[in-house]
Amino acid sequence: MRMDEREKVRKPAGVKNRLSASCGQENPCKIPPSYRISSEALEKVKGLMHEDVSDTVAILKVLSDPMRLRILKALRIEDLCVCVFVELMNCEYSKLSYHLKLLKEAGLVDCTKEGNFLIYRLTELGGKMLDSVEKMHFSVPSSI
Amino acid sequence: MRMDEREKVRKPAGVKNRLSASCGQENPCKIPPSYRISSEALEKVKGLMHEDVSDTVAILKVLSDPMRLRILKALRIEDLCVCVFVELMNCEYSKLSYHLKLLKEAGLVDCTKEGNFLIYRLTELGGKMLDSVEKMHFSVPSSI
DNA sequence: ACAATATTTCAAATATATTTGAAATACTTA
DNA sequence: TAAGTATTTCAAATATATTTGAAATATTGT
Repeated sequence: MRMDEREKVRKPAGVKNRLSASCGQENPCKIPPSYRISSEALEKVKGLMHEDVSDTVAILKVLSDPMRLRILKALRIEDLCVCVFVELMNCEYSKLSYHLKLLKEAGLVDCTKEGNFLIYRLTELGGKMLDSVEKMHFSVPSSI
Repeated sequence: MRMDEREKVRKPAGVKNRLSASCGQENPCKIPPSYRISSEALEKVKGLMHEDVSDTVAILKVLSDPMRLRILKALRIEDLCVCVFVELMNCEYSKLSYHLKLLKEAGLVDCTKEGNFLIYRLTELGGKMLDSVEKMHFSVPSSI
């Protein structure tokens, strides 16, 4: 299956910028004909490229911050008001507000007002995401 | 267990900036005494705050990019040379190089030279991380 | 050796994310 | 009603990440 059809469709020498049927693009194909790849694989990969990953990326982005990750972990222990984070993270309200907003917009936490306090809690999604993250076994090779 | 000891340690009125034993910080505690939280919960949360999450964050950061995610997905189908990405993602070499470098530094991919081609492959870690990401069920509430 | 090619590297330009501090909001207590 | 408090919001400052294009590198075929 490693042998492909790409060579077959090569245009006669001297025709620069030829179309490549295997790429299926209008523009000149940038994959050199000497690179062997099955058209099956190429098609599969091409399919992937149009897949929408924006939701995935959006949530991963929100998760990839130390402060936000700690907030989520803390909320798994107990619903907490902002003031607790302000104290324990040594952090201004405005900074926390910013991070809490991102978590909330991503649907990972929500909050209710109790008197002057705003109590944040983990949503179901938030809990699941945190679990997933912790199930990943992270071992970065060197220091990156 | 919701009743806490925080009230007990309140200093006499008029003493501003008192230490709060429940916070255990040297500085004045920012958690208002009217906010009720068990000292057990507070201790647990405080413990979390010192936990190191940098490896987790480092890998999540690398994963949270559409291009890098697509590269990983593609490499699960087959080892691929850079030229394939250049073609299918409509992207300059230098840009791809940048993203591939991040993936490599994170240990998610590696590569070997074959002639003039650089063939990238998913590492074991890369495969696991991709699996984990895909097992998360992402549903961002609104558009974030 | 030479020219062509596939790729990386680097620095500058751009874009995005985060922090900061001041002002606004909304609730509570006096 | 006024004053205090917990929190958010906003805009400016800063920091970080990404893109871009030109030049460097390494390999190949001639």
